[in-house]
Amino acid sequence: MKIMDYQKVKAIKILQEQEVGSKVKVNGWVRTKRESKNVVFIAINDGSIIYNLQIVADPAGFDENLIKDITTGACLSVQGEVVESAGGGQKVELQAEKIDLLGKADPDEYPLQPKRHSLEFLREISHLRPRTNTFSAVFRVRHAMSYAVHKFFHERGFFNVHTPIITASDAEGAGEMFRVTALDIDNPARTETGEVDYSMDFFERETNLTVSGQLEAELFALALTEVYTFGPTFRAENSNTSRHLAEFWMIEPEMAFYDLNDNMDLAEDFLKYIIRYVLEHCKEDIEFLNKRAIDEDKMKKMGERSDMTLLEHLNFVINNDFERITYTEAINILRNSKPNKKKKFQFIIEEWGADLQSEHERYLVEKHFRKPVILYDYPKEIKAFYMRQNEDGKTVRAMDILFPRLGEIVGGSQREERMDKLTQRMKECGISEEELWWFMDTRRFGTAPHSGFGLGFERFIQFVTGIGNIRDVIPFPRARGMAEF
RNA sequence: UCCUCAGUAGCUCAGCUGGUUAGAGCAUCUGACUGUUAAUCAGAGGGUCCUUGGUUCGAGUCCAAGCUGAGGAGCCA
Repeated sequence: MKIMDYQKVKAIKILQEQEVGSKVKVNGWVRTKRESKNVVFIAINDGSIIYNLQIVADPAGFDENLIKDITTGACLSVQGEVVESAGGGQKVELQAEKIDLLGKADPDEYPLQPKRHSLEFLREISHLRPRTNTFSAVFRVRHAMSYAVHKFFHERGFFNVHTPIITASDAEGAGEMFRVTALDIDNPARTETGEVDYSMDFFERETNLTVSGQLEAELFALALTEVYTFGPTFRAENSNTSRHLAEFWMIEPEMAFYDLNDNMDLAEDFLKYIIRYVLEHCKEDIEFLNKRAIDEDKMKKMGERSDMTLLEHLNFVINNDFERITYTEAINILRNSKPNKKKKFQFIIEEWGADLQSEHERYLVEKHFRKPVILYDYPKEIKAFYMRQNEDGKTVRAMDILFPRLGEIVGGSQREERMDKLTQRMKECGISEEELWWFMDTRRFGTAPHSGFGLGFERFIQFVTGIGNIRDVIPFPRARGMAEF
């Protein structure tokens, strides 16, 4: 069978293995075409690698109209022989013997041009942006990170738990929720007093999209010892920033027999492991993104430029121990800091107990320590009810990991496993014990010290790729007024 | 949600204290040339100056409201 001579391969195989003489068939999308009397060069990309594969065609051997229709964005299937390149830009190229035009792209209408586009513009055409260098690189890195997350936990004996996406509890109070209902929204069932009657709804109670899988993960940690969740999370907050989404992916490990120090060790190892994995397996993409970030930086004003490149940042994180300090120590540093004394902070730190603002976190990370910082032992008043109380009666075993540019990337704690302390704290916070009876049962039966943390996957991707806006590291961003694609 | 800034060609942007026919680079098209690399050179086409209202003899430019986008804040991951 003659057709078998041409093995269907992806561009990455040709460019990496460079087997000159092999007969192959490659499918991909045209990035640019350069034409002359004697030779046509077509750069095609199939997303398998950041580099384009150069197709060389003798115009005499092909229909003139076919060559004409090969424009930026068109899809081609090309059969030919891998040959050494006579040009300087690449080692090998594909000498075309047969070209099939699978899909045209009218150059007057196709919005992507062989030039640099702004991320804001590309966001308006999210359905086409994966065909750009930047986005294909980001999403290959996203995949690698996703894979590395599972690999990291699997290698350590953790089990992945698929916690529910529809939940009935809003106990954690982690922000506004999206209601899930099958009621007729124009004419819902009502009680005698006129309120919406959720007992007539699909689940016979009020339900929402999950804001965290933590409570459910705790149940599994107290059975399988070390578990993690990695799934979508939904918050209906009206927050409009470059680091918030209404739908994002969160990684939440939960471990029995871990105290706060074990928890911090795990989080630090985890972050470093993922970054190392990306540096090792996405070399070309990171190099591309690094160059991109440098170019981007040059456009900025002098004072706003970064003093470290993306690659330097990544290496800096994996080569340094994170600074671990208590909330109390942080307050002392901030109180005596120059911006605080000179009243440069918008919020001046005066006394213990104040919640830290973004400007304070950035000062600690970017100016004072100049590396990732883990803050722990926060005042109980500014943290959630489930965090383990310290002996001082004032603080809880909470920890936040702060990264440059992003601020908080990880939030975690040792959980309160003592029934009496937990119920006392729930009363203070106005959390219903009855509703969380199943959660309380884990403290009632065979309770154990345990810890966990949550990590926003997209924020981590932002850090690793150097992309400034979180909407550009998720395929189809969901945010206030944004659900087009 | 609050504060600040922006919206002019397909894209990125210039357009001064209001003044006659609105500009550039890139992209597109046509031609030339070339083993080219986001090729190069020459030419052409391409505009509801975000919308509505107002001020004025005259508005891309000034004022008001709205819409859209970005940056920052809050909330957080």
